Amino acid sequence: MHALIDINNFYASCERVFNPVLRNQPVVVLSNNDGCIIARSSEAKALGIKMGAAYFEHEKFLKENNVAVYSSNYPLYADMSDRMVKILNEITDDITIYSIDEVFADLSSHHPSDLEDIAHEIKDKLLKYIGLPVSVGVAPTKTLAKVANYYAKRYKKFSNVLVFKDDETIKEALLLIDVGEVWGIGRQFKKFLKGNGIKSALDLRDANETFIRKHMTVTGLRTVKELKGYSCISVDSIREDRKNITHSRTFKTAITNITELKKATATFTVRVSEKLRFQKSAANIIGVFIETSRFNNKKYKYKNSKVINLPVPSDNTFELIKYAVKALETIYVNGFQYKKAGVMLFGLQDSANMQYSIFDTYDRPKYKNALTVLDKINIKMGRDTVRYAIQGHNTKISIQERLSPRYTTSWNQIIDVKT
DNA sequence: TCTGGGGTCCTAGGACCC
DNA sequence: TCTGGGGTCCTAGGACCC
Repeated sequence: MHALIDINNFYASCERVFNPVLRNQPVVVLSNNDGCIIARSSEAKALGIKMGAAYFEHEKFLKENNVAVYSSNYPLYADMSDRMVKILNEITDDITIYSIDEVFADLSSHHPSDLEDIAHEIKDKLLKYIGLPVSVGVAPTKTLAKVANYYAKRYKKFSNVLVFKDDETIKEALLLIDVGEVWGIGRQFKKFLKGNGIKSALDLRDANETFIRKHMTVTGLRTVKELKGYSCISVDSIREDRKNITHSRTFKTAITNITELKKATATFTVRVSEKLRFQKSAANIIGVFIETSRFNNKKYKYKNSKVINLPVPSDNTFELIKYAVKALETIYVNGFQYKKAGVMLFGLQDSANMQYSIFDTYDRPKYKNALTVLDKINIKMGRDTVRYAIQGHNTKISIQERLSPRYTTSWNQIIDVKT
């Protein structure tokens, strides 16, 4: 049996833990640049505020309804997530950290008659120890555990815990849930399935497997199998090493010249390199992208990206910045209002076993020592204490005007935030 | 004026190999 | 008139997740 433990309205709940005044007040949390609403307390949801809504369009409404508004405070959320994981590890082994606010636990080693008690223990301890409200769904597969969690969270009578014990309960639950709510069914497939008469999760479970395989690939077929009770989806923990690393930002004010764009690109490269060294990997490929606002008229729209294969896999910020700037220069076109840019690393491999080139002109051991020192200083003294000249001095790219304090961490933990 | 960020997996099709 | 068979690797694009 699998359990899905999911913190209710995670970001909003985190803000509440340290600010009890908010307990009975609607709360929303904004995306980077205070752009969109990305988390809502249940009271905020009840007011009809939609996920992903633009903040500037709702600012007045939020004020009128006494909604507390926060910029996203990732160091705080990441730390609360860590605490949740620690508590869960004490209750049960074999957990997989699926996202910042969701954990799967394999409860196969527990006796079936104990599952309900364990689920309640998880819920009670997380609330008591770290003040976070969670929902727990337990079922024979992860996909069904998601369904159980869906009901646990939404219907008061379950008090946030639901264990699927028999096939009849599962059948009823699947009948009453829209196919689009099933884990793995997104907007496109929902539309496709409904167009073919598959409306509920039960319809999907009982759909023709050849048909599903043909139109939804093996991924869709796995979902069907999981709904039938055959466990066949495995998930990697987000604590595993990443296969790609990206850092990108939307600019509050558009950038219109390459000098400023170079500064931003360099800073993004610094960020991805830090993450790269943190997981002890090296990259084979670096990519840069730039784009104008996606809300612009077609006429004023431009987006482009360039990837460069590195001669030797690298985790060296000095070197990576050079390639990033080179890539930027090949795609930059004068005359556009750039609203977003980013740097990506691909082809990551273990930096301990790197294959060097005999034509390599870089003194890698020397750089390695320098970077180790730089990382140490910046971890100890704060991000960008020592920076690269090309970054310039205004490295504050995004704006967060409504940030709560980092109640539980110092800035030196920023570097390993994964969301 | 203003609209987030970071990931994964799968497939089809092309290039190339013998 | 007729034109093999089997494989790998890479990439772009599309779907999904939080």
